[in-house]
Amino acid sequence: MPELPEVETVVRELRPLLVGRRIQKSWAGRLALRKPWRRAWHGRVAGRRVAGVRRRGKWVVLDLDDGQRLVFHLGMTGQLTATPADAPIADHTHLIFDLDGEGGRLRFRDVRRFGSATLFADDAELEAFFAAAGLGPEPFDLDPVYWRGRLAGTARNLKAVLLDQRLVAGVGNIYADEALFEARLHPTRLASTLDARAAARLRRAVETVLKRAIKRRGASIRDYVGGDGRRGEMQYEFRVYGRTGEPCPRCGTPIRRVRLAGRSTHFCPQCQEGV
DNA sequence: ATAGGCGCCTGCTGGC
DNA sequence: TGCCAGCAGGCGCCTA
Repeated sequence: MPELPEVETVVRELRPLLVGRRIQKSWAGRLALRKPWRRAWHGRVAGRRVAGVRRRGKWVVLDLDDGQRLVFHLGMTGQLTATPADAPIADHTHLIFDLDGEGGRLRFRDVRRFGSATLFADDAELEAFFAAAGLGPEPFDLDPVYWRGRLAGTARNLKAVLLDQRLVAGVGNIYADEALFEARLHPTRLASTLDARAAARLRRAVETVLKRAIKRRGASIRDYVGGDGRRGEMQYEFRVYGRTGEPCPRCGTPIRRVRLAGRSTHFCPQCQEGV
């Protein structure tokens, strides 16, 4: 589900609702998330104020006023919303944080439980966690030399490279396909065969599709909702993702779907350059 | 070290 | 109507 545009939308919408609010009380459901939430963390967040809400790759980071970092990953079906305290608790809600004033409740809901909520003691601990994962740079203003070097230095195809969070953080299955279409590059093409121009084209295409999706507040295919619970609109603007058999918006050739890097991959066989 | 495959979960859809 | 296979936006672990 949530890739960078969706997570960015959650962050932008949660920020005005959460910043300055104090967490009064929190509780967890009985089913474990992929990385389990520890009971002791309830006591550590109680009474803390939210100082900031930001994104790193596909991670949502809440900066607490004592330096702790409350970090969420939405996995495939995660929803992180701030809604009124009296709103009903939906099924599959795994964590609830009561906020002071008119803050309502921050709720983490995740049907498939591939997501996680983790508390870090401070920023250094969080950064160490990202570093251990090898989390790559944000896709905006990617350094061209870095980008070309990483493409040249791998034996993998472009689809696999875009999905690798260590090369660039935040791109997932949908926006990998959309970016490759935008750049007119074939998903099976080996990254190392791109010349400087093509590498730059791909770099800019990634930015373009992500920014377009952020403007549309992300894509709600099934589960995704923004920080205020509203669905996104980007699903109506996909050029290739989920459009198998439909005409390519550029040349009319039917869009094809194949399995690549273990993921379903959509592309135009005519106007995306192979080899 | 790197690349590919599998499994984790639940729910929905389409074919029979 | 019921059943079952296949599929889904992510990632981490295992193996070769």
